[in-house]
Amino acid sequence: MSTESTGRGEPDRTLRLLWRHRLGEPVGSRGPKQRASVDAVVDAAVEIADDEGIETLSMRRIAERLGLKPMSVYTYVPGKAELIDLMVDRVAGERPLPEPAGSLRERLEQIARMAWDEYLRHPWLLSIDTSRPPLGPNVSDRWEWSLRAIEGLGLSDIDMDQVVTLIAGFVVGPARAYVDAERLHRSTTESDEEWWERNAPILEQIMDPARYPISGRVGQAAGEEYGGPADPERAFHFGLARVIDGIEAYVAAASRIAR
Amino acid sequence: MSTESTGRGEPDRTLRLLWRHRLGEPVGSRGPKQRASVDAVVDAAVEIADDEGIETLSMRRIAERLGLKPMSVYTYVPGKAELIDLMVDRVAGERPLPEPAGSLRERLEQIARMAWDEYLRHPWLLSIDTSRPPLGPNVSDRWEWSLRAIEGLGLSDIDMDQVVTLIAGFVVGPARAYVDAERLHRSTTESDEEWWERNAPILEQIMDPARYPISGRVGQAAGEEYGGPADPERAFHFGLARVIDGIEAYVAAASRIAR
DNA sequence: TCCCTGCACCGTACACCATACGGAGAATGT
DNA sequence: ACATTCTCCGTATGGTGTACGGTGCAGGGA
Repeated sequence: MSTESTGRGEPDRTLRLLWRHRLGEPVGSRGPKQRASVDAVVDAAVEIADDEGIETLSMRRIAERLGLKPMSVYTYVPGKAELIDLMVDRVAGERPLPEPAGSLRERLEQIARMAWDEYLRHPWLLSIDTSRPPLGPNVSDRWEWSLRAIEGLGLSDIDMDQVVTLIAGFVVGPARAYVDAERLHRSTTESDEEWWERNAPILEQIMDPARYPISGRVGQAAGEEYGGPADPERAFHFGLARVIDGIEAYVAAASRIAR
Repeated sequence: MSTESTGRGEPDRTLRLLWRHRLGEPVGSRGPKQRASVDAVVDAAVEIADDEGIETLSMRRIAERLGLKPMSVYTYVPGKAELIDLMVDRVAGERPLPEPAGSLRERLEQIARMAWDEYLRHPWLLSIDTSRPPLGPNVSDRWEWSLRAIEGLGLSDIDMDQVVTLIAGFVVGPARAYVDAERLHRSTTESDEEWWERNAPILEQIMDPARYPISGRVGQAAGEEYGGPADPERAFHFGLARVIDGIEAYVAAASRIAR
């Protein structure tokens, strides 16, 4: 997708687009003035994805919002995959990065919280195949900022990389659960009780307590405690606390060795 | 998507399909014999997704593989979203669940390893919006099995739920990185050096060492150590060790309180 | 001044996609 | 024998991303 091959010797067009602000806009064009801009395209795309979900985001809808015809969007952006890369980098830069401060725990919490907030603001980030994040300026700045928060602890470079990767990866799970629960809550007209009642005949056959003794008990307890099937925010805090405990222990051991 | 509303009083068709084997097939139909089966449809879909990726999976291709015309697939399955639910549950059941044994650490590693292997066998699991996993028999069995592995440690039911959720969620990050690296490695004809050389002019402007001192250093170290941009398997082991350390500490504290 | 050239915009078209609807015909129960 | 019911599928609708080629504008060079 985003790794389409470009011509021999041609530098990556996506790279150039990602860094367009720092590289300076290409100057002195010949033809008619552009009616829009790369930023306008990216902004429109982000707005659509925020408001109505990534699945309804289409080149045609972007064009419509910009007062263009569909094919004109392709004068700004090579394709949809590249556009999504640009969207990711754009939203990665919309909040300032506060100078890391406080204990290691507080610093790691800050990294996680930054990602968490971003996922809640832009739930579509969780639906895109963001495995290989585009190396845009804002994503790069964020990475540098995250590493700076754990600089000077006695960790090797490799370990620093892995710690930040661990924190960043951890957040995805609970964030997904959170936005999904919210989406379900907003979209469905049916209450939990109605669903249960409607499916009672099958569920009785299915949820055999002899086969599911533990999950039955745990599910019931969780349902009562959360007032719903899950509490992703609590899972976020619980999991983060465990992960940070593990990291702290590792840092303590590593600095003991280094000393 | 998978939460389409069914008619008043109608029990969920997806639920019935998921549990079709244990519920018993509907018996005594009137019309012509079916030429395929729900299982055949699901198997065909899984094969296509495994071989050529989830993005090329279409109802038409499934029909083709089964010797049917596209619309006939809909006599077995209500739609594509429901089919994907069935696929998820099918692959969740393709390996036996060994009886939990060994230390807590070994048990948690076993849970994580089971998920890791599954993601490597079926990378498309990482690309689907699997936030709300379908409550099919194999997914349910897996959940019960996971909980059983940490039963009797003195954790509350809520904590058990959260521990298993944490482990399951953690695996996704490194698994994604792994399959993505592999995909890239297989698809691109260009070596890392060629890419670097081709983009050197922009990269020099972009990767300002004054702006990215730490990530520059860490990236270089990681690249040399891994012989590539990342080592997801190592990240898996590193992260898992930290997460389990955190969980062990929590369990120790919880059992101290309970005592 | 005039023209050449390069570019923005876009009309059209292609190859897909999921799936709604209704009809033909097969197998069964009565 | 007939009515019923269910499978299979032909057709169609309304979407998608994007390739290709054309039109006309605007700035640079002669």
